Order: sequence, then C-alpha cells, then structure tokens
Amino acid sequence: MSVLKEFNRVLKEKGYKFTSQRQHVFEVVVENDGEHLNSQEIYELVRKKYPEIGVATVYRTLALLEEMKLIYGVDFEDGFRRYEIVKDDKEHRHHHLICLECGSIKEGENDLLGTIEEEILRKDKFKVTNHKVKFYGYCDKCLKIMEKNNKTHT
Amino acid sequence: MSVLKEFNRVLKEKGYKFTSQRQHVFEVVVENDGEHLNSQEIYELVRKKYPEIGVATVYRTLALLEEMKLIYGVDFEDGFRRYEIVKDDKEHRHHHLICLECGSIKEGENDLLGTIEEEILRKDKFKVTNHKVKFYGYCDKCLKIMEKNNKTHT
DNA sequence: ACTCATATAGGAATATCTCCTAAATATTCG
DNA sequence: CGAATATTTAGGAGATATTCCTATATGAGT
Repeated sequence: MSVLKEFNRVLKEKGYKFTSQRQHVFEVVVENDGEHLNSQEIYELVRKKYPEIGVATVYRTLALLEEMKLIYGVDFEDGFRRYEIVKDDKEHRHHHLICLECGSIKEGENDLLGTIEEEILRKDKFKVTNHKVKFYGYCDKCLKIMEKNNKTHT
Repeated sequence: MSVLKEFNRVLKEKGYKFTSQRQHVFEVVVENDGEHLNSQEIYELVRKKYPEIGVATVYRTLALLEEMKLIYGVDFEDGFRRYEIVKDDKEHRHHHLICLECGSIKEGENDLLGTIEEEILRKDKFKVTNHKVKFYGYCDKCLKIMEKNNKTHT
C-alpha cells in the first residue's frame, strides 16, 4: 500500500518514528475517508485491530497527522473534533454543506472561494492562506420532503 | 436603553422571564461587542456587577440568547466558545479574518458570499440559509513586518 | 399580595482532551 | 545482529469547559 510507504517516508523526513500505533491510526482515517470521524470513533476503530492502544496516543497521533498536513480537523459544533483527509497537497480548499434537517455533511466544490480571497486581499489587505467554511441549510433530499409536506398542508 | 427594552419584549414574546441575571449577561455582551468574549470572560464581567450569579446561569443565558438569535457563537479553536452580537435581524452574514501571526480577529464585509450561495444551490442543490466562514492568513500589519524581515535577511 | 410555573445558585457530574512517568520500542551505528 | 539512545507509548491522573440536579427564589399574571 503506497499511501503507507508515503506516510513512513514523510515521518522519517521529519525525524518521527514509524510505529504500529501511528500506522493503525493513519489507516483507520484513510479507510474511513468521508466519514468525518471524531477522536473517540477513531480510538474505537483502532482498538479493534490494535487493542493495546491508549487514548492519549490516538490524540497525539491525530495532532501529529494534522501538523504533517495529512489530515485536517473540523469542528461541526457537536462537541467533537472531527477529522478528514487532506486530498491535495496544497491547501484545504474545500467547504462543507451541513443540512440542518438531517444533519448530513457534504463536501463542496473547491475553488469557489478563490475570487473572494482576492477581493479580501484588495479590500481588507488580508492575505488568505487557508479557510474553514461551513454552509448551513437544507440538502436536496430534505428540501424535497419539505416541499411535499408544504403542499399537503395547503 | 432601548436595546434592553427590546430584549424584554422579545423574552416576553417567547414566554421567557426577564430576570436581572439575563439582563446583566445580555448587557455585558452588548457592552463588549467586537471582543469575542468566551463564557468564562462573560461570567467574570457579569460577576463584577452581579456577584451572586452562577456559572450555569451564564451558560444557560448564552444558550438562550443564541436561540433567540440575539447572539452568535463562534469557535476559534482555542478551546472556548466565543460570542458576538447578531447585527442584522436576518442571517449571520459575515466572516472572520484570523491572522496566523498575531492572532487578531477582524470581521469581514458582508455579502461577499451571496453569489457563491447561488452557485451552491445550482450545482449542489443545497439551499444555504447561513454560513460560518473563517479565513486564515496574515493581516496587513504582520504582512508588512514579514516583508521587512525578508528584506533585511537578503 | 397570591399563585404557579419558570429560573437560579451551587455544587456535583460529565465529557473531551492533555499531562505525567516508567516502561517499551524504532532507529542508528558498530 | 545486538547495543545505545532518543523517542514514543500506556495508563491513569489531571485539567478544563460545559451540563445536570435539586431545593430555593423570583418574575408575571390575576
């Protein structure tokens, strides 16, 4: 699995050790891409394959992975820090569409915000290097359900 | 002070009571607009004027104010939930510019994101009703300092 | 003022996450 | 391979932010 080799390589490059704990945590995050797992959930999943692992190690490893820009922590305001994989090696250029009805989280298109960031540089003299963007509203599915309910009500 | 009367009116409208605790919490948030106070800081400030207040009451009141859409909680990932006043009575249409160098938080222009939200409706079939947007980067001041340091280095 | 539902204080409880330390382990070098 | 060494880990204690619990207090309507 080349993604693991790459992980090993980046670790060594930065002088970190390649331990089985780190490997397992990384694997779980990779295998559950798109799930937005939180630390607890990752801990539970890792324990299935590596029962001896400690909570602190999971937290440490997640922090390390984030520092290495392999993963990315998002706060969906549910009390947990949730993680996802960084896809491109540049910046975390994407955003989330969070449905207020069903709670689903969809990842949005990249690059929508580029022009805005230029405008911010012009207007506010602020050089944007990254962003965390969450749009709240209603997903396609829930919109349709709500429309139908409205019709039956009238 | 008409803002307090308005507060009283909205409380009654929703069947909530106008207590001095709620009044003091609300006042502190209003008086420190732009400061992005967290719950602890609000608690401390309220205690100066109303020493008997309890922590739980402050949390409850902040949750109530947020539910009433009078204030708005933001997570700057420093471990605290921070609050600011909702200015327009519609949506929280603004964003934050967070400097990675000095940690300053500036509030950005409204309405920058309107066109993007239209595009999201078209492309993703997702109806946006609100957003939480944080841009990370470097503020004017820090950019200048960094430029200067670069020059002296070469 | 009386009534009653709601709100509060205060502390205990919970939950997430971090710190601490002795033991374990990855990596390097001979 | 095996020894040396610095890093990493497990496990639990600790820290911190927030919520829950309950008897008491208080606002609002009559």
